[in-house]
Amino acid sequence: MTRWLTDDEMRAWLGYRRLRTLLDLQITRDLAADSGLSDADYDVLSTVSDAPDHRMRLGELAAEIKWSVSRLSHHVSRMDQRGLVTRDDYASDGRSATVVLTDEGWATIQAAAKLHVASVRRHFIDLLDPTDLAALATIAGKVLAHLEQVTPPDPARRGTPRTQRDEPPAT
Amino acid sequence: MTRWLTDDEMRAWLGYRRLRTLLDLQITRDLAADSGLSDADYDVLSTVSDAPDHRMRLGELAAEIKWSVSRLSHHVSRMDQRGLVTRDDYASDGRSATVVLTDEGWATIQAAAKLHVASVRRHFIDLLDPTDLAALATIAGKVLAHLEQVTPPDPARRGTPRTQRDEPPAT
DNA sequence: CTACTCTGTTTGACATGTCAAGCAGACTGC
DNA sequence: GCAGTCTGCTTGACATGTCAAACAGAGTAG
Repeated sequence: MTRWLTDDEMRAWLGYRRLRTLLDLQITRDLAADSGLSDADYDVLSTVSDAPDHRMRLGELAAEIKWSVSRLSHHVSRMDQRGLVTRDDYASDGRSATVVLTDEGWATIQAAAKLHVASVRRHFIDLLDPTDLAALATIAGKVLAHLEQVTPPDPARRGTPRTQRDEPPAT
Repeated sequence: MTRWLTDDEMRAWLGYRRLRTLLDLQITRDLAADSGLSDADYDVLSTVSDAPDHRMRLGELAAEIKWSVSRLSHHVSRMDQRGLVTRDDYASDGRSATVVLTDEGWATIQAAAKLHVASVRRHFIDLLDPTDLAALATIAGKVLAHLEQVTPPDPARRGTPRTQRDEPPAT
């Protein structure tokens, strides 16, 4: 009774899987070699650097990059040690913590970003023509429209078993 | 002098990133809830189950799924504890180890596969039309053709700093 | 105010991944 | 054969991620 994938579907799925695996490996490698940053570091730095004042509340940041708050807290501690970010209190709520880019963090992400775009172009974007890029955007749009409905269980319960089955209430 | 991404390129790239993040989260979640397996477990089990006799040499398996031999060795030990696979000697070479599916491992992957396809359909394949699937396969093809040249540095030196710059000798 | 509950974060114990070192079986030239 | 080297794998120490428990400030009812 299982609907297995057809050949075309399989090609698309395996292609995606393989792409994901190899592209990530390569980009991670470049990032480490070029800037001494891990993907995790890059995600944090680039996201915070986009925020006003280069500061963002910990919980917000975690939600944005889809990490558990706990993971982020640990990682921020390590990045703090390395001098890339600092923790700061959040004026209007004594519980809340804010992650702030240090000057070094800002300098680091600026330098890293240049090399990172180059890497992304080299291994991905520049290999595709405008049609491909448009198709990719379309695909992502369709899938994300679905996932963004399905995915967001209570953020506090990240990682809970059997999160939620989907299929909108349906007929 | 950096060529930043144009709006269209950015849409495609960010779309891919987001897709990757959310889709992986969702599929990992389903897999854990449905079958009690991690992505890592699934990769190992499904790959070995495709091999003749449900057995594969450790090094081969690692190369196939792009893991370091060390990571695989550790993980196989854990799966062994859980009764999903076993290690066996490889007759013609005393150094070599073979990973073999146990009956339980085989039963597990068979059951898991059904639910996994369903999950993949639900969150990905069934959301796309044939045009999308074809486009995706094309994109993957182009990028993989490039990456498969660039990527494979000496397998022994997995994780070495500054692996290899690419750009085929050019001009 | 004070007890309750709720919420944002931290922490510690444990699972998983990485890196470099260690080991034992193959191969090679002599 | 057998020293030297290579190869395939394992191991241990350390980095990173996960989960549940612990905290401390905020919000609420009496």
